[in-house]
Amino acid sequence: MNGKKFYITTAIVYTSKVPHIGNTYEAVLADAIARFRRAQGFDVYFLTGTDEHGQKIQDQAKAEGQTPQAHVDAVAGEIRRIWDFMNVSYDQFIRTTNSSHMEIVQKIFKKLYDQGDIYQGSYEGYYCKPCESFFTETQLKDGCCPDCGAKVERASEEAYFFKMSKYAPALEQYILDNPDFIQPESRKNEMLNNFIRPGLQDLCVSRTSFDWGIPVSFDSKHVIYVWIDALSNYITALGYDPDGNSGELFNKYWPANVHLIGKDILRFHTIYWPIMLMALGVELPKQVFGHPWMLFGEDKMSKSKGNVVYAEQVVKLFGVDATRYYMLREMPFASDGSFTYEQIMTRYNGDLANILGNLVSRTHAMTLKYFDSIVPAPGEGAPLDDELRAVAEKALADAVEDMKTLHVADAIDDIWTLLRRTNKYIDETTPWTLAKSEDSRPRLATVIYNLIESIRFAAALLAPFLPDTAARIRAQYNLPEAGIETLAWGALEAGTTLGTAETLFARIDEKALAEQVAAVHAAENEKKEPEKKAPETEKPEGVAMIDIADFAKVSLRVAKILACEPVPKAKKLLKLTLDDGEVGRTIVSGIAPWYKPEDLIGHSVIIVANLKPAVLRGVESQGMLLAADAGDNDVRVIFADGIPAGSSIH
RNA sequence: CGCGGAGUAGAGCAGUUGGUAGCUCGUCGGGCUCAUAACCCGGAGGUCAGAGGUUCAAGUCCUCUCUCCGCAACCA
Repeated sequence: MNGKKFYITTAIVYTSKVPHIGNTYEAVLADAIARFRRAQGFDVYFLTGTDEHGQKIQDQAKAEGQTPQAHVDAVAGEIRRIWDFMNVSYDQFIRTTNSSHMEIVQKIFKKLYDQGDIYQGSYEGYYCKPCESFFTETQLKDGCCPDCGAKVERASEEAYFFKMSKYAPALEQYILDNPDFIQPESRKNEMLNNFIRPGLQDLCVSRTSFDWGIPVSFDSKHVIYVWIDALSNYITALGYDPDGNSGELFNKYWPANVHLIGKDILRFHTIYWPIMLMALGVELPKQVFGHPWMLFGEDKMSKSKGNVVYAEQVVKLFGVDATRYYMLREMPFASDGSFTYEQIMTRYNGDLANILGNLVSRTHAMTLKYFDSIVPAPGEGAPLDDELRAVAEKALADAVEDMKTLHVADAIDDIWTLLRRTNKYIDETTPWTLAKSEDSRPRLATVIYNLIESIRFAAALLAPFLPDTAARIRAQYNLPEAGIETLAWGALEAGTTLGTAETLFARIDEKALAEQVAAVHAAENEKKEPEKKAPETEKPEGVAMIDIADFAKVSLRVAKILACEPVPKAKKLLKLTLDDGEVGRTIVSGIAPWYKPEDLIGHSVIIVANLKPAVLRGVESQGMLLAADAGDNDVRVIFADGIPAGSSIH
């Protein structure tokens, strides 16, 4: 123990659905970092958990015919089971429905209110249930939620707001003074330029539209909205107390060394969360790392695309450690990675079976054959031995260095450099030749000793990433558990007897795998189908009936496109000059991704002639043209060629 | 000109302060037999997106252009 503490957290998982492999990745990544720090002698505290409040959960529980509590108990249990299953070594699994968490959050809210950082106001706009977000009229997409496409409702509610702008200058200063605070670096400018510098909006921190949440202690109509509730978990878990009686854990571990989160919620963690802490007078976390996403092939995983992969499906085929290995080794540091079965197959056979597994196996076999499974004492060293030792020590140093900056994939690569070099060492020293003559016995002993020593090094370095595999290697070689900080070449004890040989990773046949993949997916999908359906069907897709009088209010008319040009500084907009049979008009339409100006000029279209004009990107649009949403990002303009301009439509 | 990132062998990526372009996979050829048809060596394959500039020297610095991505804006 070197007396240094290390507090790491993951984002808490929303308990609306079972996490897919991309979500699981975050937990495994945090686990690898936590284990590595522990092996280095840090006093580590690793927090993960679930975010269990909100309207979406309330609605979903209702749809399932159970209480919200029963719903979140089930999902949280499932998430925790997966984490355990993946060998995630968290110290605490916090749930935002824990009474201790809820009490502290109420106190935090009250304190912020009492000191004037939170005030009462009202919120007006369009509300999207699934996203639990308000949108202004201009944010809507075809009258629907711009994020998820669901129908929105006009709503207004009394709400509490957090005065964000007050702390913006201090936050900007903190970000500039602490260059490592936001990682990867590219995100830092994004936050500063897009949000902080243009001016922060006050944040709405309460809701009255649902009640599955933590009540505001002094105003029971209100429930504390996600930000204060969820983000606070990082300190409530440690027993923070706004009244100044924080617990031992808090005093010991806060501030967090790393908040590991998905890149999508970086904004909340690098702006709202630090500001909350400043308001509370609490020290800010040292680093927020927004890790990239794991995509399926080229696509983002999503249920609607039907390409969701669950960690357990992969584990069924490759095992826990191979799945961990793949996630940790294949994901780049700053850009999105992709999951494909071909890739994991290549990694499995190439890295795990051939390079690692085979090395462990052949060395074990030689020790058995030449020394009756007893670790021989080394003799005099040769240049080749020194070289191997140097590579081992460099792998250790490099891995430590890479892990400092959370370059996990690179750290793993460092270990494989050692493994490759060790395989090469066997070819260079040819133990089977040495074994032929009694004269070269001492040399053979040295070679075997060095091989086992190299494997011992690798096993120690591997342990944070592949804990189970490392343990199996130690068992086969009868090695004690070793830390990383204390790892020293030559500390391997001679004279001990090896354990039983065991295949670490059996090679997988490509064809057989393809069949298994299909089988696992079929089974999973069948199992998941019924429960998956329930929450999705709750959204009514229909539009209310209107009578003929309503329709008569809409003036539809044919117009001919005379000219068309892109709107400057707008990606999606085209400016159309139309002959509508009268004075002519200009319409701006968001069809640039699908149509070029020359595709449209000369054609006739149907327009809504009496729509209130609006200014889009500085250009006034006097109406809209009709286009069909042909699904899956395909928009088609409805042409009315041949019909005279100005004809009205009923 | 809204902010930022990226364009390097068939694929996926490294290339720190400018000094012979590298790694893994794949491919072709060879070696070895301790081992999981594994392991080791070698070859082929790159005008480092394009154009200009600074320099004795540019993947690396400067300017411009093109393409892709993230965020923001935007879809009457």
